[in-house]
Amino acid sequence: MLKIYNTLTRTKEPLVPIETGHVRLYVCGMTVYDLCHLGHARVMVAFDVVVRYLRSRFRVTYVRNITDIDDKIIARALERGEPIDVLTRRYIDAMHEDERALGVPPPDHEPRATAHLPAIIAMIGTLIDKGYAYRADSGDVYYRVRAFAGYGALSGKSIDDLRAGARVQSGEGKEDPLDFALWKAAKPEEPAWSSPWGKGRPGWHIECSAMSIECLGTHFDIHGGGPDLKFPHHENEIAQSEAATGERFVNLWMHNGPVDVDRQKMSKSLGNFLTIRDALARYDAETLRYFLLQSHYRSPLDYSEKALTAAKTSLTRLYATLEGVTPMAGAAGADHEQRFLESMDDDFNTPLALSVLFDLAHEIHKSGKDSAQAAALAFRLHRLGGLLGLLGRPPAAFLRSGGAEVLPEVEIERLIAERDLARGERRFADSDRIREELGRRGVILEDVAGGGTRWRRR
RNA sequence: GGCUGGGUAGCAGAAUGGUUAUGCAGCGGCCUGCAAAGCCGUGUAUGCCGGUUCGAUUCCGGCCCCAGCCUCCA
Repeated sequence: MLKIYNTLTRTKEPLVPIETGHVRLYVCGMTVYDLCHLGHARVMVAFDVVVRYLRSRFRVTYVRNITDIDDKIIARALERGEPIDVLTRRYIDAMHEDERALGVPPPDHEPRATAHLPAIIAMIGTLIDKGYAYRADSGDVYYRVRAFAGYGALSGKSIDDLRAGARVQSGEGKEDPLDFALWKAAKPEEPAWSSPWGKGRPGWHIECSAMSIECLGTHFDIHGGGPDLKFPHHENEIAQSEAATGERFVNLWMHNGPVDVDRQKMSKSLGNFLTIRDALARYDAETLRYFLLQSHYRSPLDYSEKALTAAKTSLTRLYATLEGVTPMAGAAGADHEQRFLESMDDDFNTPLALSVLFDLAHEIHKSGKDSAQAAALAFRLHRLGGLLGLLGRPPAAFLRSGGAEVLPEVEIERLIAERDLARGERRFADSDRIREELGRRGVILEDVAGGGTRWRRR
């Protein structure tokens, strides 16, 4: 039985799909005004693993939205003197490239705010009709927070505490400083859509309520996102959605942990963020994925060169184990598979699941790579790794990739042949000189017991 | 200040009321012409103070420290 930690109840709960056999999942995606950073990579990869695992036993509908209209986008477009749609198009494309590079398949639906204005406007209308929202003289429409009884349940905040907080500012025309915008009246040069309340654009939170409901229905299984979305974004989504529909909105709320740099959250406002591209220029995408999965998805994760290098070494062990084995389905390793699945069933405990992969690797080495036992274990290792989006390449493709200096393969092969000749004639000084030369150029040699030499890049 | 979550060996990182995490690094051995890889063996830990218990790293209370949120942020 798969259990998932629910932010709302702060306990692990069994996943029981509302519709038998079908899990509906919505994740808050990117606001496209800049390149994606490692925090975004964590959301992509964490939920990719969630979805891969869910798909192994349910039908899944996975929705991840794109916010393509908002204050920051407008500001950035103005700053660059560029039309908004050109700017957002460019960053959407960049995001898709990053996603592909990370080996994350696209979600089933990727709704964009600007393509869902009718649904957004309709929902705001409903909220006004039901007394949960009001139009201020400025033309802005606000959500009346105190009208929603459950406000603060997700983030553990009380309206009184929030009100006492010094940092909440009151906006023009708000009844209460905590009220938040559903619709923002357009200023002269801003993009605007017509609405019953005048020209304007949607507030940030309402788009996710409207789009998730449009794509998945008024009540669905899982809603996820980054750690800083819990409040106010998701809190506001609950308030909007449940007030509008009168139904429970979401059963399970999932939030991944932050990516830190130097023990501090990587964020745009702090300016300490590293883009996915920055990281991929230095490390293999699968190494980055391994690094992300080495910690539990809810824990904070500290990015460092050291950690990434260690991740590469670990992944190398797994791939090196698979090299030279022909995987073949068999009985061996059923217990390992069982442990792997139990780990994943416990709120996607990927660090524990990975440890099972290493146990499997150990067994493969022990049983001898050419044994039937090893073939069966390798088959499981490969398949279970696949559930995490790992070990999908031919081992040599991983082991021989990268390296600071790219010595052509033919040259490497030539030197190895030369060395083999020297070894055959027991001219060890010569053969060692070649090995050292290759070593200096980032190539590590491994003589295989029955003859022949394997190589990989450092 | 309020609300969450956390403090585990050299590092990373799981788990657990009494018994091996795992990976990297270290040490000894085997294997190898020598290496590399692998195998065998091995050391190092549960922030502090109380309480519950036959027994607590694990449960409870207090304290200290860290991170996140409370403002746009994944």
